[in-house]
Amino acid sequence: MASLTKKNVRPYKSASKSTPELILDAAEELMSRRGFHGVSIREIASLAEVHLGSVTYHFGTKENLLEAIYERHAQPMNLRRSDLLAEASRITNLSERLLAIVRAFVVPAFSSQSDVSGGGARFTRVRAILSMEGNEAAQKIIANHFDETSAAFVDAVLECCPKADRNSVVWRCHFLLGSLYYTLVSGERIDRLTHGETSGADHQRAIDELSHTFAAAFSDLANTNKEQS
Amino acid sequence: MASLTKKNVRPYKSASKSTPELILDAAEELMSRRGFHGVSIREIASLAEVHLGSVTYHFGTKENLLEAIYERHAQPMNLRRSDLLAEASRITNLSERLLAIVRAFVVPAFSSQSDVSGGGARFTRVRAILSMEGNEAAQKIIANHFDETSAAFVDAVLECCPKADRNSVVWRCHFLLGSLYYTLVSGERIDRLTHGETSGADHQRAIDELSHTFAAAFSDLANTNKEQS
DNA sequence: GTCTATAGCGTGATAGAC
DNA sequence: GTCTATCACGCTATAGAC
Repeated sequence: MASLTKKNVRPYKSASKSTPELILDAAEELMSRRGFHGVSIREIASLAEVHLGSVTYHFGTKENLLEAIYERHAQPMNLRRSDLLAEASRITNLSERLLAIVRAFVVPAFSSQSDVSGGGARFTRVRAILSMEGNEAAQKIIANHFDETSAAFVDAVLECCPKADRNSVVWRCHFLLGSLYYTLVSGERIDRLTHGETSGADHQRAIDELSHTFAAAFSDLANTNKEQS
Repeated sequence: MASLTKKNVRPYKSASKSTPELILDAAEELMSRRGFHGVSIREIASLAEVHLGSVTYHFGTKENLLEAIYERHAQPMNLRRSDLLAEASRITNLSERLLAIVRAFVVPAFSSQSDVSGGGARFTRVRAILSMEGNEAAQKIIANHFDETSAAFVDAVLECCPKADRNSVVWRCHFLLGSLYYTLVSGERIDRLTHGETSGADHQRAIDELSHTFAAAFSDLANTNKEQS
């Protein structure tokens, strides 16, 4: 851990973060809550405590800003998933392995990255909203980076469920992603429906619920023949 | 020259639909694809083949338009769900009943209503996007109308799984809704991942996959003790 | 109820002094 | 790299003739 210096304790605009980083942090925070269209560059500049001109100086267009957000998170998250997936593959007990596979998919979407501020959850929220907003530019970026990772998970699940139909596994993986997104974005619904006994903001709980639910859903598939519908 | 006014004559498409209906249809279609912020009133008026002024004459603000969309769908859909849920409750075999309960939740979200154009799927897509966009006005409307229906489903599921923890049922119901939303909005991902062998636009298939997946997820809960985590 | 015109504002993006 | 000033445009909403 780096020693704290005066530079890191600056009263306002922190010197430990470059202007582009400040802008990206602000953009990520705002877009994770209101989407791409719902946020203006002016708001981003204001939250970042940076002048409007600096935003376009560093990023040019609003879409570039979005792409930059994506770029700084996609690779670390995918690496983390690959690592956890490889770890999971070494488990011999099939139902334990299945649970580990689902966790390998879910955990990196929640947990913070050491090198990137804000962590995985905020970025996942951005992706959730963008995928719903139908933003064209975003659709392409998301599709490219994500589908390949998805395919690896489908294959890993299939290895645990030799009798299962691949397409059915895809459907359930899709449901997993939808559940993940919705939980991160609309978690407060859980607070309401459980009358405050559980919170959607409790990431550890969310991870556990997601992984057990979908491990069960995949297990069910393992016991089903391809011919059945 | 005695001229009959042609102004109120609607020569083509509008013969059977009133101007407010045309506007609502257009607004629903556009917002179901790009959300609230992503669509302008001008676009809505243009698609509805109506003049800009007519939109604000009939609805006032953009938010009122959103509320009107919600109003014309919420009650029919909730009624349909109640009916199907009551039907499901009469099934004695527990695993069959569970499947029927999930279907009672899912089917009305996809199927078209006789009296409202566009059907349930488009409206569900609107709700999906709004819930993600974090639009304040929308959040309230959705929470009010939806949570009560959700609670009824949680209770119905609980009756099938006496040993299950209520909070866990809530979490899985939440996942069901997230899966439903994501499938309706990002269905084309399924086409890609199954290499065209299945389509997310195939509503019948989506209904079947959703109901079997979550019936399995709830069954799993039925076999778990409350004390287990 | 329909349609035109426009007020009033916020937006994304740029140019250029510093 | 930073900051100011501004352009050109699209937006929501309104006023008023028809």
